[in-house]
Amino acid sequence: MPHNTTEINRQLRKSGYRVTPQRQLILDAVCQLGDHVTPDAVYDHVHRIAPTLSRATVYRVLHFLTEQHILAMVHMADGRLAYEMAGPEPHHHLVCRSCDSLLELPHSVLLAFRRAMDTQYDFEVDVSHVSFFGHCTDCRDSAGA
Amino acid sequence: MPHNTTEINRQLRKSGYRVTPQRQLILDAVCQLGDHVTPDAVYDHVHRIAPTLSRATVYRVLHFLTEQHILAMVHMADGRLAYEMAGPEPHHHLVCRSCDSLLELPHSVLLAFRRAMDTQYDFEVDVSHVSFFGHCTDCRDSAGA
DNA sequence: TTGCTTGTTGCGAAAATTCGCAACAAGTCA
DNA sequence: TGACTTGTTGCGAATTTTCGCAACAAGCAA
Repeated sequence: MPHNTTEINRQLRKSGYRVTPQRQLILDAVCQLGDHVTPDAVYDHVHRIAPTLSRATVYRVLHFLTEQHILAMVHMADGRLAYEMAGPEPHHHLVCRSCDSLLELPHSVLLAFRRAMDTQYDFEVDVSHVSFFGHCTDCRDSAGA
Repeated sequence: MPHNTTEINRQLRKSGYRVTPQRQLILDAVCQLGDHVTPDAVYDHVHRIAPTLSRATVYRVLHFLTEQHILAMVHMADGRLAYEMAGPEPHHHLVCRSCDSLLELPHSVLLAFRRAMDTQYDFEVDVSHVSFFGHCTDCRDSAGA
């Protein structure tokens, strides 16, 4: 899933932010490392390439890229945070509390919900990424919840 | 919102867990401190009463009571965790990313969603507590999302 | 290309959270 | 009531995440 670097860079600069090698490295790392990447994994990866890149920068850049909707934050079952590329079409996760598996949920299923919140509560739900927790097919029988 | 101590204690013992003064103190603290209590606030509160009670215990007990469905975990807008009493009738939150306000959402609105996930994906969504992020009435105009 | 402005980074320290293990004590059973 | 079992706690250290600030460098303009 290669990201369109020049497009992203243009977008950042247009908003008055800077494109730094650190940001590019971290973005590449998330892109390569896959679907739900922890800050620590990102640090390991980029630190090998740029040993002076600090942990603080990793956290800051992950937050920053999430605010810019370039990355999306994923809540894992254990409560920790991970990140992944935020595609143009958002998708969502069903996270199994037993086996930690991730099921992807198409965006469409949330749109009705979003509309309902809008009309009933005048609240604009940000559905760029949502995680639901529970038990998947394989685990729902064994787990006595 | 006073909790039924004896009922909770009975429930814990029945499951083979112990009722310790630490656990009772921490539960009381969450109960008194209100709707979305941070671990730090709990620590401050109980530490005044029981100075030897450690931070580690606060975190452990909060996790534990959440697993027992006595407390509920709340995701705040900044990504941090807070806790609150888990009532028999679950409720949910619309969290405003701009002003941090919490809107309560009745349980009923999520039941249809839960049923849909069940039939379509054979996934049993745990709807004991769900938070949605976005922008509330007051902030949705000013925030240029 | 050169210099300025100011957004970013690196570093070290602080704060938040988790872990391991020995000491402790809640609940049980005689 | 008095021991025993084993779930819990406290402590200190490790890990994770955040913070403050001075040095740095990306992007802009001349």
